Amino acid sequence: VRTDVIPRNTRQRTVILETVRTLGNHPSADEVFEAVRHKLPRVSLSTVYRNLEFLANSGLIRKLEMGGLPVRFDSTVSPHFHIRCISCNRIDDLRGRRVVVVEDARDFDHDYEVLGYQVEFIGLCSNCRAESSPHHEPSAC
Amino acid sequence: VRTDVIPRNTRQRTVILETVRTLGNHPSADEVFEAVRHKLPRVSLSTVYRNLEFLANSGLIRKLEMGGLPVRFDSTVSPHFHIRCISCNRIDDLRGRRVVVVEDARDFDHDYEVLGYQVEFIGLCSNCRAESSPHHEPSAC
DNA sequence: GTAATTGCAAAAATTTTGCAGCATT
DNA sequence: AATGCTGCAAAATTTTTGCAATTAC
Repeated sequence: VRTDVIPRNTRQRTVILETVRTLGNHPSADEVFEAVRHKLPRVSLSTVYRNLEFLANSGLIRKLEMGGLPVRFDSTVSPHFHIRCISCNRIDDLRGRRVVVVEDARDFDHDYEVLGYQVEFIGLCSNCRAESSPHHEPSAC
Repeated sequence: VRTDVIPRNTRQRTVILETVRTLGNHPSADEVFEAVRHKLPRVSLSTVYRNLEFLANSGLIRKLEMGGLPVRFDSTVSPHFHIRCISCNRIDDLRGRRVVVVEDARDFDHDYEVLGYQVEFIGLCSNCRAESSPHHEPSAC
């Protein structure tokens, strides 16, 4: 990890950050790419990948690696949990009145130094619930 | 999802299941492939992928989709949590004296039908701890 | 001017698929 | 005999990388 690099504010970097913020809904690299293209038609996919990685490392966005899906990005960096629709893979923030608590694992019987945990909720979003039978069969949505 | 298929017990399927069980340590499809090759030199990678998927759907093994890694498989199907080494990506079962509890999210402010959740612990395994400096810099292991 | 960054093309890594032939039931 | 399954090759998907040209500082 290089720390001696002095980052530069390129137009691409700025637009990519803006795009993640305005898209809002946890876009993948490819979705960011398609959206950025409207403002910067000559942008390349690798530039998008490199900048999303850079912005995540800088703490300006958050990288979400959830259940076998392509990586997604979140413009909300403050701590919160996510819920994923089992049917359409839509991802939403989980902001609620009650706090999700995971008891820490420091006394568990293993030889790890525990640094943290990730929680991902699984559910059925309202769109998919409307389209699916009462038996909750998977549906396209 | 087809339900009218009558599965057959092929040598490949049997060996792939045995291999996941004897390998133990949450192997990826490729690791299973390499191990199965010793018994069945002409086996193909797609057969391994297809059977791992089949065995997971049948409930004989568990598919683990964790934090941006290639999919891994677990021969232990009873409920338990996992911990991943942040340095070497090793994955271990987390069997402990205390129970990990996640408060359910049914009262949260969202429009999902919550079906469940996944928890993944992050830590530093003993191998990597030994090799890393007291400041916990990432190390190859 | 220096060097961080880009666009492009090519490759890497993982997983899926079409299909003719094989093997289990 | 019927059809589920395999091996192979080819493709699809997502992400990374090498490099010459560009651009921010």
